[in-house]
Amino acid sequence: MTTSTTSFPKVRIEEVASFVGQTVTLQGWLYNKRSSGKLHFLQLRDGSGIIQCVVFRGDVAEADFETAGHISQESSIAVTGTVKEDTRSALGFELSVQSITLLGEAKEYPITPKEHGVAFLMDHRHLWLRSSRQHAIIRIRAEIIRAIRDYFDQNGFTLVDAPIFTPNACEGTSNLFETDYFEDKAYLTQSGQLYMEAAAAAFGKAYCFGPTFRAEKSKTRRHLTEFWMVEPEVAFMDLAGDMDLAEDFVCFIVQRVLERRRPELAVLERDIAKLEAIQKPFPRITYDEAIAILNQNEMPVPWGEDFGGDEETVISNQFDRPVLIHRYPREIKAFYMKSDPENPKFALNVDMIAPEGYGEIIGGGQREDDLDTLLAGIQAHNLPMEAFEWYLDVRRYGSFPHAGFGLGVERTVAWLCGLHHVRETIPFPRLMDRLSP
RNA sequence: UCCUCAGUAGCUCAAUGGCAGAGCAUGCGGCUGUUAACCGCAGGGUUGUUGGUUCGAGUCCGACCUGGGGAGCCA
Repeated sequence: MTTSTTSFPKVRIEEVASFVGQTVTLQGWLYNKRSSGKLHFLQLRDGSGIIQCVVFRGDVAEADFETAGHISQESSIAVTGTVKEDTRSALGFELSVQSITLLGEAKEYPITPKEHGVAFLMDHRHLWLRSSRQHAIIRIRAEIIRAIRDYFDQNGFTLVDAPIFTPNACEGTSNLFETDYFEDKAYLTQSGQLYMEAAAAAFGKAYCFGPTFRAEKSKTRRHLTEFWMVEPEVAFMDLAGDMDLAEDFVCFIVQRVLERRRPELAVLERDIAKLEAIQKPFPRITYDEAIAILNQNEMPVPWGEDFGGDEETVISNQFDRPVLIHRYPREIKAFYMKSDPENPKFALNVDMIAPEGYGEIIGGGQREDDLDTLLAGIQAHNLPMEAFEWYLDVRRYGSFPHAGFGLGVERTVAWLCGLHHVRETIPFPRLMDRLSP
């Protein structure tokens, strides 16, 4: 038999439905393998899906049959065969193999089909991403990010990237990562918000989307040291408008994931009904009402204190959709938050708490637009005035009411995927005590 | 930073203070429809480090290291 030079269409597994009856070549990695004497069942993975390739001894060259029987897990292979519909396969299709080529052998792949511990999997995060569960999570994350961009791009916002290096510890609230900057100090950004306020004056509606950094020694399921945040800011919008925007935005994201990522949600065994319940309007309660709920549930919090994870969970469990908590005590919020003119001891801020105990996914509010009030606030917080001169210029030259918020991508992904911990929501998580791979 | 739990084969875990074990993975063999396939055989160990108690320590005690869970801080 002479060597054939015939080549067949190279197809991705997600496309095989339109190649039924045709001979195609698939390229990918061996996910799993089962053998039964004169049959080898190869589960082939190519990033777009998994398909079962059936190698029958009578259909292939003896050397190819031997090869198929000895391919190790995660070796890369090219398989040529005929696409067939078959209800016995999870995908609904199979490949009847005619020839097979081993491209790159995998020796003793560490992640076996059995269970593993979190520490081991995190050490092998670069390989763990190949597994179906992690694959599903990252695809949903990608869809959420695309939805975020689509939402703002389609609603008149301009993308205005904020810097990663910042000259000072802006809000003075959280610990920042310090880095050497040509014999000077720079800090990794904790928020692009102040820059977005300047951008709102230039573009009316602006948003930034990028990584942010917090050097907090937080060891919880809701915290990363490096995470992604999207921050819209809108000129001439008040707190009520801000809440409308946040609500509409979150509904858009949830709908998009339900529309386009059903198979991935199924892999994760996510309760779809809980996501389908995410419809406008979201409940809106004040800080004082939230305190009352906590008192009713025997979890009293002294007035004037912020809520912890447990408190957020109790509040969110009262509702089947995200809850907006607005008007927190002025003292526990950042200096740039505008005070409520009706009652100055409250700030015009809002947090959105996700259902099912996933915690705060949005924080935002209306910004202080009065120059003198802002000057007093900076002094009261003992912040370096010279660092904020540019920020104060936004008030000096045509000040305007404006509001915005920041949405944490990883917490949103964890919520929509139904995950226990945010470390699985980002390809390569950075935690207090994990910097690799 | 604090509390708590754990560390034994590549991985997941067993082992009354008394011979170091199993499943998966790996290698070899068997099976024509397997679904974390199954069956048989084989190789694979400085029990995290260190000091102590004891005739004897994987097991008990101290310190340290690493990791999990939680708290605080934070989003």
